[in-house]
Amino acid sequence: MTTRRVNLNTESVDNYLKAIYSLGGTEEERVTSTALSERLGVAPASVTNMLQKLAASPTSFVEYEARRGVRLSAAGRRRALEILRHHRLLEAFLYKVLDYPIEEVHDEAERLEHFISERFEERIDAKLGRPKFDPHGHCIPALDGKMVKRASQPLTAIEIEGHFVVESVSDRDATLLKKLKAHGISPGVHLHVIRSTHDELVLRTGRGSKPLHLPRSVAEAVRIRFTH
Amino acid sequence: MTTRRVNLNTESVDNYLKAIYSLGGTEEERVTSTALSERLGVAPASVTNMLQKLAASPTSFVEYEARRGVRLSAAGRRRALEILRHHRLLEAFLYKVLDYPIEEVHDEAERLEHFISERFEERIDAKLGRPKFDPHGHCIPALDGKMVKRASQPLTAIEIEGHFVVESVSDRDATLLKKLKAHGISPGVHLHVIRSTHDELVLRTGRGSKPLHLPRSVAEAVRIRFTH
DNA sequence: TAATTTAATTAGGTACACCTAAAATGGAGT
DNA sequence: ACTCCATTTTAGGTGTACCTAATTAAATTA
Repeated sequence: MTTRRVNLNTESVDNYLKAIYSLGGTEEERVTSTALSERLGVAPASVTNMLQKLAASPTSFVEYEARRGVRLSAAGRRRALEILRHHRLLEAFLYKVLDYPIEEVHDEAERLEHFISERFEERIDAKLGRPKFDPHGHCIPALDGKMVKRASQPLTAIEIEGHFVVESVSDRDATLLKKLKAHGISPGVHLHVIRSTHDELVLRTGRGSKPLHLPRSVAEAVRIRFTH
Repeated sequence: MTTRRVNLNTESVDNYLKAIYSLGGTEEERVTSTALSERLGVAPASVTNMLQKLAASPTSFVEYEARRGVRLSAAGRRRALEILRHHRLLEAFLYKVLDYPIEEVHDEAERLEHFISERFEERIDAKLGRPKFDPHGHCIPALDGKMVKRASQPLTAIEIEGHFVVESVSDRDATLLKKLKAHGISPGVHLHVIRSTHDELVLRTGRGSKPLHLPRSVAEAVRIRFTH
C-alpha cells in the first residue's frame, strides 16, 4: 500500500498557515485548535483533521503534537510569509494603481493572494517601486521572508498626554477603516493625545483641527510610535 | 425533503460554460459530451454528471437533453460572456500595464478570471481606457455582453496571392505565439501572401522584409481580413 | 435488417474540506 | 486523589468534482 501524498497547494492550506503565523505571535508560540477554529470560522474537529493531514505530509509545514497545539516549521513559515507578501503587495497595488478605497483592498487581496503567479508578484512589486509597506502601514515581507520589525504599540495603551505618529491601522474591519479615514487617521499622520478615559481617547490630528473623541473600540485598530 | 440547490458559482461551472460557449460557435449549436470532455480534459462521464447537475438546477444555465448535447440558456450565455470579458480585460491589463510578454498573458488570465470582483473589472477597464480588443486581437465583450462581430478568416484559407491585415492570433498555444511574435506577426500587421502550398504559406510582413515560409500548423493560429 | 462501432450514460468509488455528535484527555479545584 | 469541565480528538457523514468500468443507445456498415 503506497503512502498517498496529499496536495498541499490549496487555498485552504494557505489559510491555515496564515492563521497559525498570525496567531503564533513574534515568539511563535504553539497555537491551539480552538484559536484556529475561531480565526478560520471552522469547526474544531475540522482543524484537528487538517493539522493531522499537514503534519503527516512529507512536506511538513507544521510541527504538531496531539493536544499540544501547532507551530510552523521553517517551510511553513516561508510559505506563510510568501502569502503575506502577496497579500500586502496586492493591497498596495489595488490602492495605488487601481485607486481602490482603502477599506476595500483587504477583501480583494484576500481572494487573489492565492492565485497570482510569481511573475505577477514581481511585476506589481516593480510597478510600485519595491514598496516596504502596504496602505495600512504593515510591513511587506521581502522575497526571502525578511521583514523589518518596528517598535510600536496600540493607541489604546496610551494613558498620558503626548505626541505620536500613526504606524499602522488594522485591515480587518472595513467599517472601522472608513471611520478612521473620515477622521483623517492613516499611517504617518501625527497624533496629539490630549487625554485618555476608560471609554475614549481625546486627541488632535495633523494641524490644528478640533479635538477628536475616539471610542476605544475604534482606537484599538490604530498602532502608534513616539515622535522622536 | 427539500430540493437541495447546488452552488453554481464555481470555477468548474465557469469552465464548463466557457467551453460550451466557445464550442457552440456563433450559431450556438448543441455541443456534444465528447467535445466538452476533450476541451476540458475531463472524462466523458464527468461531463454527463456536470451537465445533469447544471440542467437540474433552478438557475438553469444550460438546455440539456440526454444524448442530444447541450447549449447555453440566456443566463448561461450571459455568464460565459462575463467570464470572457474578465479574461480578455485581464489579458489586456497584464500586457499593457504589467508588461507581460504576450505568450504569458493567457495562462495568468485563465486563473484570475474566476476571482476578480466587479470593482476590479471596472478599474482595469477604466485604466485601459475601455479597450475593445485584447492583445491577441479578440473582441472584449461589453458589460451587457454585446460584442462587435468582424468578418475574418483563417490565414490557412487563403489559396491565392493577395494583401491582408492580421485580425487576431490564437492564444491557446504559447510556443506558437512566440514564433509568431518572432516573425513580427501580430494584430494589425499587413501581410502579403505570395503563395500557398499544401504544407506552408509564403508571405511578406510589413515593409520589405524577406519572404517568410510559414508552416500551415503555424498559420492556423492567425486570422486575417482583406485590406479594403 | 442485423451486426458492429462509437457515443453517452449509469454505477460505484476517491480525495478534499467541511460538518455534527460522541468519546477521550488532561488540568483545576476541592 | 477525585471529580468536573473545557478542550481536543475520533467516528461517521455531506457536497463537489473528479475517476474507471460496465452498460445502454444511437449511428454506421455490411
